[in-house]
Amino acid sequence: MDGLKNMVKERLELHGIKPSMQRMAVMEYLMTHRTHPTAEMIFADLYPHMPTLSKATVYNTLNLLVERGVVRLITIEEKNARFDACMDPHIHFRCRDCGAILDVDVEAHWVPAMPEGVTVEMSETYCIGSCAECNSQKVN
Amino acid sequence: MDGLKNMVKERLELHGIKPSMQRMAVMEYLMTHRTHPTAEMIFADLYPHMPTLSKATVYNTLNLLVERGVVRLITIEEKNARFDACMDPHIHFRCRDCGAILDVDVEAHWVPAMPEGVTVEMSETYCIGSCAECNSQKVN
DNA sequence: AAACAAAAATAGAATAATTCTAAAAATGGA
DNA sequence: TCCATTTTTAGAATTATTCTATTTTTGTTT
Repeated sequence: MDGLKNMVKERLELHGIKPSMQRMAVMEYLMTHRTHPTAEMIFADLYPHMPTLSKATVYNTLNLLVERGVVRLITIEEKNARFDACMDPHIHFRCRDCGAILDVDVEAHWVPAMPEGVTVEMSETYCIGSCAECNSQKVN
Repeated sequence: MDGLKNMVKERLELHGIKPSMQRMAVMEYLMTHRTHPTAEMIFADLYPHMPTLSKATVYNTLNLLVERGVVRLITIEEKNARFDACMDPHIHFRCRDCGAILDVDVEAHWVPAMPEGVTVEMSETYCIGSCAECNSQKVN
């Protein structure tokens, strides 16, 4: 019936995470919202539908998901951690003017040559500048 | 006489920053400590030699330096902002085991093709994994 | 040198994201 | 049903950073 919920469940189980209601809700949120939300945003949006949800659970779940490699932790902003369920190769761009965080697709992520003995588990590239919309408002 | 202090002063003035004692101290610290320190570390190390130094001044100075493009803000760690006075192209590697943050030299930094209209001011690449030393302790 | 304005530094309070703690609830056998 | 384990929960605690209001420093004009 509900294919999405099944995908969510499978994705959790595939990584050895027991699919509780709360974990499914957080995971489903991330899979359906490609907005790189903060923990706070996720909590604020889920809370009305799950009045017993605790902020600690959202943090616990996100930490677990990141640990198990189910979602990406994005540290492009100094203040807030942001999360991304899309694991396809892409990088993140932050607009200094409007604050938006955009995905930029790349064929494969760049991993520079590392010194002998170093092993790389993951790598992230962050670009910062001005988005097309903000740029267009600057010209006259 | 003291070539270092002159270099520090010049580098600040070049970016339109008035070289006060405190700013010089922070800038010199960053130029002589390639450890990607946190604001806290800088304060802790400078304080014994400058007992009137305030933590707010360290934060103010670091923010100013980053704004003016004199130093790099590194967000490779979730908790603490880290700072780097080296502006030559290089990327950062964090060891998940020992926490060290290492520089990795690259010829030029990768900036992926951006969507039409987007302008990029800066980009950072972070790699996370295990450093050579930690890896060597794992094998048996 | 005195007076003044502007810039910078300071101490400590305030803020806010995240983690911790201890208790309650849910889950899954035996 | 009983029990052990896992998960969730609320709120307190922690902590990096920013804010506020005051003081100090700096530079300029007389």
